[in-house]
Amino acid sequence: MPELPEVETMRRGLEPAMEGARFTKVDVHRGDLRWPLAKDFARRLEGRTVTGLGRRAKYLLADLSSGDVLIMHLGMSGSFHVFQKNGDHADGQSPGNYYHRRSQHLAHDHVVFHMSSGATVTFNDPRRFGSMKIVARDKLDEEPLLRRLGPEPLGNAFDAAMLARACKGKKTSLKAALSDQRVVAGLGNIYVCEALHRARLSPKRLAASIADKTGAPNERAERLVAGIKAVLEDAIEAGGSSLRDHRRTDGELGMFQHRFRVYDREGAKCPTLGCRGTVRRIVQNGRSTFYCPLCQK
DNA sequence: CTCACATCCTGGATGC
DNA sequence: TGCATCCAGGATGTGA
Repeated sequence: MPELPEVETMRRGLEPAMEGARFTKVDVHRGDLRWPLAKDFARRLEGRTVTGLGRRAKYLLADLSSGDVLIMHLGMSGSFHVFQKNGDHADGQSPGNYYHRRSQHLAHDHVVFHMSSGATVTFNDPRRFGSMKIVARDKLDEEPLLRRLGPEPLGNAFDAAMLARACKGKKTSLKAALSDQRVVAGLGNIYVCEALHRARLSPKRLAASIADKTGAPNERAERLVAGIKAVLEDAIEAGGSSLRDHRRTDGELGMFQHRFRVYDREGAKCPTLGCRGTVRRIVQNGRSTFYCPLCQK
């Protein structure tokens, strides 16, 4: 489930293969992703150079020499893999020969970028919840996919005051509020659970309770912002999380899943120092929530 | 406007 | 062993 740390890990893996390189050929094997790729999708990429590869929330943004931006989203099961022409990986490693042994064209490799760097970049997405879209750079501010996104959680602008203001008067749970990309952009089910545990806040707590009536932050808002930033930084440093067969662009596994404190750990002892609680699983808004009822209040 | 819930999709896990 | 059913969840659309 690619959330911000997994998308950022992807971005860093793609950068050496794509930045400064030209699309020599783009193959669309299946264009019916979350929404259909535009008919001129390949034509608008071929011959263009990637001048920069950025990220906004869970979106990857490739700046093109044409003045367009290629917007990419991994959805639930999307991933990018980088192959070098000679069959080696960009970093010269061969992680368990995992990808070397794979056939050239795997099932669910829906889009393939052939780059002038010699790299082949494949977009693989079994469930096809991911998608891509090309828009003009000077229209990016009006782009519906990006326009309503909240602040970047690792940016300086994201602080307790900002989060409290966004949660002011919200009758919904903290869990639901943090999952809302308009409140803060980039968290998903896993990191919301992990951030709430670090902040020792119950996922069931009313979102409005991190602010006073005027929308000013209280101590809970401070703890929550610290928890969000810390878990995202730790996860990025660990190369993201690998659940099921999700891997990094070089085929290596992220390591953060081994450091989950509550996610998918129902019945385990709460890892909070001195806490004697047990991790519980509940369902909120149709999604699993994992938390410790003892230390998360 | 806010909030809860259904929907899209597939592979893997589980149940009988 | 096979076959049916459930479950995972990001973003969006619908309806209360």
